[in-house]
Amino acid sequence: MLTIGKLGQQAGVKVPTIRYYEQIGLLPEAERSAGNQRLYSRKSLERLAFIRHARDLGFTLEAIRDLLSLSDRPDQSCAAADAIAKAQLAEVESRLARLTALKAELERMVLQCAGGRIADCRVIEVLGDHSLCATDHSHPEPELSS
Amino acid sequence: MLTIGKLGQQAGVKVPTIRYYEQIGLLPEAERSAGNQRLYSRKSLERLAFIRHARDLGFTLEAIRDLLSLSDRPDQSCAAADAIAKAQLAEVESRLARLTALKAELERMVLQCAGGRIADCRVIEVLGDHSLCATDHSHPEPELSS
DNA sequence: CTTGAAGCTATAGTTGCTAGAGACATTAGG
DNA sequence: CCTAATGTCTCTAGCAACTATAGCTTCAAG
Ligand SMILES: [Zn+2]
Ligand SMILES: [Zn+2]
Ligand SMILES: [Zn+2]
Ligand SMILES: [Zn+2]
Repeated sequence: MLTIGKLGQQAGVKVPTIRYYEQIGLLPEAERSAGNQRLYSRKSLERLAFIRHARDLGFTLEAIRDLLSLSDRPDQSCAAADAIAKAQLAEVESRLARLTALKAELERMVLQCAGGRIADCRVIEVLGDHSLCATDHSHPEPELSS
Repeated sequence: MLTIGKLGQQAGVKVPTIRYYEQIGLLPEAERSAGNQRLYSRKSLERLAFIRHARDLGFTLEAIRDLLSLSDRPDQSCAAADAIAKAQLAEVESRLARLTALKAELERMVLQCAGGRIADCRVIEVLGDHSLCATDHSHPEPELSS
């Protein structure tokens, strides 16, 4: 059995984060020692490592909650899990597209500035006027699904 | 003079967001009409458009606060403004690198899954074991706003 | 047996908004 | 001029996913 500190070390997750995951029901309530300290099994470590890895891949806690409950039913079809992963891939691709446009625009700004006074600064000028931009990088509207 | 609603329309910023910007001191306190409603000048619109554009380019409100106060001193050197933009570019580049790795990993996961039971699902398997990953995507992501 | 690290709970703060309640102001139509 | 609809006001709370603080208790080493 592991203390919360050891568990955190082994999974690469900070101690308060583990308690937070328990609080929101992503991890089950831990066993307690005689002195009321949390104790974790090897299985808890696996579950936490799963969460950590999914977080590293950008999944939301809600998606992870679903993935965990799916992984608890090994005989069911994995279609739902695959759908979650595909949605995450789509999300990453759309962010990537947006960031690529941002990068181009920021590079242009930085390169065009000759480095004089604020009054002549291309950075300030472009920030004040999107029509000086080459790309469209406006915030995507929240999509209203029927 | 514009009401807050007109200002919001023209700048592409929602009304509560404008009030929020005022509250945190990013916009100065607005003039008020006889009936206590906020009134804005053409200058306010420029300032708000600046903020909006900088947000669209991913700058934090803190960075925007600095950029705004720089733009109020047109005779000073623009080095500080350029530095902020360069830092933002670096930030975007690092996110881009990370997201590119995530995309590759998610694509691998999704492609490798043959689509059977959860017990054999490659998505679930890889999420449980980072050593099955081809790339290193360790550090968490500072979620870019919507 | 003492001391310092590690653990406990509970609360509040972070970023950048967004949503709601309940009251007042303004405007267009009849 | 009255009314209904919209717009605006303040205030509060909520979202994600933690992180930090305060003030305790418990544990392990020396
Ligand atoms: Zn410059
Ligand atoms: Zn632009
Ligand atoms: Zn699968
Ligand atoms: Zn991995």
